[in-house]
Amino acid sequence: MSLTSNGNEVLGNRLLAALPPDAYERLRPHLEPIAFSLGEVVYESGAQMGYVYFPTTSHISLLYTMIDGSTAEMGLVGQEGIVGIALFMGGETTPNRAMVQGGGAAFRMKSVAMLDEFKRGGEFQHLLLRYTQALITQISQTAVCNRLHSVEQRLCRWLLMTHDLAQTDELQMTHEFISNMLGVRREGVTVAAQRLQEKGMISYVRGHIQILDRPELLSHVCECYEVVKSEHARLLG
Amino acid sequence: MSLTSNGNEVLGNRLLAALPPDAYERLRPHLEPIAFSLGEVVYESGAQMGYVYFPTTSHISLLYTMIDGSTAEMGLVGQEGIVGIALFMGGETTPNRAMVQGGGAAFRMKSVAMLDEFKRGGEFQHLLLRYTQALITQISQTAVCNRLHSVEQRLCRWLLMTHDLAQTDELQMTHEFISNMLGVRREGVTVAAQRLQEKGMISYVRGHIQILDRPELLSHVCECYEVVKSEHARLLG
DNA sequence: TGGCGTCTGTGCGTTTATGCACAAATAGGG
DNA sequence: CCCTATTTGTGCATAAACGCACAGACGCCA
Repeated sequence: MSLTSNGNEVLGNRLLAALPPDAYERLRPHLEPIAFSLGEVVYESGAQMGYVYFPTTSHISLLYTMIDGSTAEMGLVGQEGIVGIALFMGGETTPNRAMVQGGGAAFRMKSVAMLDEFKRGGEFQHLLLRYTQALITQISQTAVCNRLHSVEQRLCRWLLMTHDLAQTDELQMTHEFISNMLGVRREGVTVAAQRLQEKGMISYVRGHIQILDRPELLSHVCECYEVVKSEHARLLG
Repeated sequence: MSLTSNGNEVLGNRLLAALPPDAYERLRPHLEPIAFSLGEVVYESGAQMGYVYFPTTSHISLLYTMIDGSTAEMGLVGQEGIVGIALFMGGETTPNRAMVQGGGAAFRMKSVAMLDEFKRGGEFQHLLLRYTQALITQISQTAVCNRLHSVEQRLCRWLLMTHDLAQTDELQMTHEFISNMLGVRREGVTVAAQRLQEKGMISYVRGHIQILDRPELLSHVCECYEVVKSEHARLLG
């Protein structure tokens, strides 16, 4: 089993990969490989969390659902992160839902094991807190972006973020799905996606989106993409 | 000097008030009372932070400024919190600006002193992390609220949040100021404020807003206000 | 008390997104 | 291979917010 070839390797998650040897050895027995499939709900809003998750090839959306059923994404977690920060932050639950947005592999760990290592106060704690700050930046930027930028710009941003996390140029998702992430109507996504397709940046059919011209997407996206990306790089190397 | 009568008392900040006696004694020598005046910039985006701040009667907005100069608020910190979470989260800086939104008192502490106590891993750390999670909820909710709710609803929410932090029914702020917080045009705020005034919830003149009918404001606000409030209560008691 | 700068009110036309209704295209199972 | 559920395309009336322009109102200070 190679270290990087696929998601079944622990070090495919960058938080785990960044651990010093002693911490890694303590945690390794508690890591359990799992497969996430598209659409699966990882945490329900307000539910107790028995495990935390370290995605490798999968990625997970953090969503909020309003009383009237409308939803919007607040953050996106992939191989650079962990799902379940509320546990070590001391809240036990969050009012958010976590849903698989790209199927693939991950590792899970019992909450207790994670907390034991966290409480040692070493590099593991340090890494998790820095990651949490990067996530805060992402959520903050989403708040501002939602307020100030157009659907088309936000779609570009979302496609780029997703493309960064996916290992392929072909993303599997419908306009309907994307509309729930961006918090807009399905038709709004269709119209925006058409424009991107006309300009040759993407092409799509029935739930499959091809990223054709990433540089062009980058030139159409709002500044938010770069802010989040560089802050992640700064904090997590 | 009474414990609660004014902002010059350390225990006016709820994080400090919740500390166990030993931690409190260690921190007390490092606490320095200061006065914040309206509009003052506490942290500039990306700047090094020499101090953290514990507001008592003041409150501070966390803002993001776009390249084109438009701004929006992502969070609001008052006597229940601390300004400068990036320090203990390990990031040292954030891409946000922190600005005084309601003048008043606060305590500041040198970063080093705060970090020393944080690294002990006791109740102080625990409190700060729980507070940070509450702040994450607030930011998340702002992200979703910005996407899904009207200016009028968001204005209600913002007035209620501010009213919770202020010790008075009279808020000192112009429509222009509020527009920078909500990320909308000044005229949009004027129109929305007019409607609230017509319905008798508030009254205002030239930079002074009176909260007249809080229950009515509560009946017009979106669910976001309650979500954030109850999550704060759950996490911070 | 007069003047000036700040704050608020108002009226456009325009843009962006919504809600709804329904048509067209496509994939996959029976 | 057809049928059906899903996905995407399109049109249109409406609503919300924007950008701009300028008028009026208020308060402070000279």
